[in-house]
Amino acid sequence: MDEYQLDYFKENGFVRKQCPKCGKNFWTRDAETEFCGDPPCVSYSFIGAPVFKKEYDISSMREAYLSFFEKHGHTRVSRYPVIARWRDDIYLTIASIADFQPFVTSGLVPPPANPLTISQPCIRLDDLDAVGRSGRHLTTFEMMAHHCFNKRGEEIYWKDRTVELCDSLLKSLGLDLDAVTYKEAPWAGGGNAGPSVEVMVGGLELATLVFMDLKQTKGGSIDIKGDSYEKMDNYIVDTGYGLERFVWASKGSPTIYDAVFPKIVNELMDLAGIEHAIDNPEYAEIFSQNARMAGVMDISGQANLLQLRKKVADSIGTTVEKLQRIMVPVESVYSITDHTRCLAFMLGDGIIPSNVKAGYLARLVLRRTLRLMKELEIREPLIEIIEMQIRNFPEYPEFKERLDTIREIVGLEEEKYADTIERGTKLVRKTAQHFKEKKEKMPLGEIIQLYDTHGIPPEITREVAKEIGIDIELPDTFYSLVAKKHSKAEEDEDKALKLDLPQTRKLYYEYPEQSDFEATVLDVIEKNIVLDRTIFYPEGGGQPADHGTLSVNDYVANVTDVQSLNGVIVHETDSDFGFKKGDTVKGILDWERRLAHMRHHTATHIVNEAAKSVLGKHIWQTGAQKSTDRARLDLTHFKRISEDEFKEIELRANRSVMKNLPVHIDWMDRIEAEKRYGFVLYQGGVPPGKDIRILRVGNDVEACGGTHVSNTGFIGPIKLLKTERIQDGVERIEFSAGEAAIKRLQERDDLLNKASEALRVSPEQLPDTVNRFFEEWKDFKKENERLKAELAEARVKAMMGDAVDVNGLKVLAKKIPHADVEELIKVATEFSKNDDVVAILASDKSGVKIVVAAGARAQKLGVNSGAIVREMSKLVGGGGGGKPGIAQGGGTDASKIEEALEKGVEMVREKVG
RNA sequence: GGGCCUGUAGAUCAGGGGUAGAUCGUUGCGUUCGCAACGCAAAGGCCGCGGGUUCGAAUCCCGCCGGGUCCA
Repeated sequence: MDEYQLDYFKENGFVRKQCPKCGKNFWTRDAETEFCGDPPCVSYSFIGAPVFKKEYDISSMREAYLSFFEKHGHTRVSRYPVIARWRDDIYLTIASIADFQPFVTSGLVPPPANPLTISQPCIRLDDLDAVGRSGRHLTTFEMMAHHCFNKRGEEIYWKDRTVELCDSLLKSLGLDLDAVTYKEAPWAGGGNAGPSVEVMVGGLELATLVFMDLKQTKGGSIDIKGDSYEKMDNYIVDTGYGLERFVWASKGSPTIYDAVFPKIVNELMDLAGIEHAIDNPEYAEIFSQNARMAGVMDISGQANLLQLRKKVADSIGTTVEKLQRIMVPVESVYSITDHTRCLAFMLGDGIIPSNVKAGYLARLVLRRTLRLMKELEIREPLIEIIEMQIRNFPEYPEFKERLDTIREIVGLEEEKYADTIERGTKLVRKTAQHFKEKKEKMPLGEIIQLYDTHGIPPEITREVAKEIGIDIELPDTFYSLVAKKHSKAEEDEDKALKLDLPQTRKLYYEYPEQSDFEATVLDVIEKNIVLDRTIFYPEGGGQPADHGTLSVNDYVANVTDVQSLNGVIVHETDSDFGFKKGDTVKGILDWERRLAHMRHHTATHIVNEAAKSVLGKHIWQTGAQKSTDRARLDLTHFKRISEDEFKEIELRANRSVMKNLPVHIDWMDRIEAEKRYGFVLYQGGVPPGKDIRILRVGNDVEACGGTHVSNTGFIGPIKLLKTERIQDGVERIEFSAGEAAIKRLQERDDLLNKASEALRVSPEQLPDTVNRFFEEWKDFKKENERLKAELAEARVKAMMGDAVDVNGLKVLAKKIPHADVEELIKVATEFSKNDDVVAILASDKSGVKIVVAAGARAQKLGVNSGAIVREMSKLVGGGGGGKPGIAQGGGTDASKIEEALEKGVEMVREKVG
């Protein structure tokens, strides 16, 4: 391909070669180089043989990189959070380019600087299993990068300059440039594609230089792996230099972990009581060998791991078992080191552990870390290690600010995990015992169930079951089996109708206080009307659409819904009148509805701000919905909001109202706004477009497209109604504002008044009185129970004489008026304590109730209470059943009671007589 | 966002249309110089809430509330 025939290569004595192993092309200065430089074609040669002229640590390498590019015309940009707040398609920041997607890369929004350089912390959890084991995998890494956003006709630099910069950077670090190969590796991903070169040194991929200039397009002329692409107008230099790998290459340590965080690895080794393995040359060689071999293979999954172990064991002349004994604890230490760094970033950037979304990922890492710590018998609290990491990052002072919150979160998470494990262990014991008694194997379904519904990892199930004495085999594919159980949600089809109409002028922004307007009809699609301008707010940002009327002369149609389709606003009406293109219509808003929405919307911002000030900086809005009579606001928080906090939020929100703060609205350049206010702007979601609407009320600043009152005083009272935990880690606050709030308060008063009237006490006395009533009610119930038992005894004595003799059995058939089932049962049971008595009782309470009880001897003779009751009940139009000793039944026809009793006696006679 | 599990005595749980149970804990009595242990006995339940089905619901169905958990 011509894509790679760079002038720079030609002018600097590079030769293009084809790797005899993988067949890929690569460029090198050294004509002797045979292979492409990429594992598995070659293996690591830098371990024990550092490639730069001196050793760097994380911060000195980062600084060397950024200042190099600064010197070469790039502007240094601060890092973005690891939680991708500005995007709704990914949770975590996975690459430096992710910072600039989608609006900068699409060309809609200019970059914060151009060209720019950045060192962006990224988190990828895809290879979690390999972390610690492969010697090179990390969940968290910094992607150093320089980006250049070009437009046709406005090119800043492209491929040649990019490779040149890479070369000179490497040279400035003291690399012998003969040692580097640029491997051709076309790149595609996320709807974009382009040529790319991988920068290989010593068998390690230090960087990737991507030249993104294609976008996936239907019917595009360029075909890559079956998808068609087209050239973009804007084309982007997207580089990624692995900071940790550079550090590793500069030190040549056995593993990346030893290179990047030697201090923490050492401290953890101490805590775990493990010998400082890497100081021991013999051990260092094992880990070097392991990293070299892992470098050339995929080690995901048990089978692959075992294969690696075997290779390493063979190469140093030992057994797999011995090797495992040495390596596993050290690998765990590496993992913990990596994971706690990951947690420092996640929690430091404000992720709240939860069972959904990014919070779930945080919990996953956290629990994995706790498990590893337990295995190593590290008793130090997790937070201590995370704090160690935070102290180790003086370049991220923002983490220290949040330390108190982080401490509380980690503490709570540790407790939760301990609870889960404890509950889990009990459950597993029980389940295992069950199968042991049945002398069966524990079925796989059961183990999946334990994991799926109770969160008990299969490893723990196996361990606990072993104690009970049951062996369990776990398939390698366990986790994919679980995944299979959960079907995927179908994606809705995109059926947005395309309108070839100009953007509607948004009068609701220009005249927020106005409730009527005139406009021209641009199009009519059935009952949907498009105007050139409108004052009707379309549904969006959690605010419902405006209602009102549209009229032409005398004809009036109701507007029932308003939607915005890419800026074209469509009014859905109930009209059967033919609105025509060109008509001038008069629109009138249902102002009460709109006003209620405005109040609730501005109130939402105020409550959000109040919640943040009461609960802490980690509070982040995850959703909100307004209506005319209430609004709700979902916030990330790691525990339930207490009653006191609830009241305090309410109080502070109302104080903001009483201050009558002005509501400022400005349209701002997106990048400018992000720079000034940060990503807190995107509480309510990420709006599209170059310019965004910024709303400021008090200390709250958000990008918001909603309609608002001009001063907080217009909101009126804000009444918090309740909090709810909609998900672990997400609290929902419901409230009403303005007139709706007053209505709520009145409704509550009504409830209180009704309740106190019913009890004839004042509302103040209500709690005490209700309490007393409830206690008394319980006492009476018990009393009643006791009296019934006494009464039953008395009745038995009184009625014994009425029994008829049936072949030696005493059969008593009697109607006891008004008795309820319980009474009947008590009496019947009392009778049947006599072995030879059969009691057949009935009452006429709410229809017919029947109870039959038979003494022990009667039962032996074949009297079956259940059968008798069944037959009797049929007669009275119902059903019944029970055990031979006692049975209940009933029906609806009270006039047949005598008949039923006779039937009962007859049945006994049939059996015995 | 999509599932699944779960709510019974102070605690841990069993039962799963037909008189609400076990163990521990509590209280009393016995035994003891006293304690522990043991023996006997008792107290302690809106079976989460509201509807429905049924002669009858802790149990089945629906809704709500609370707790847990998995997947994306």
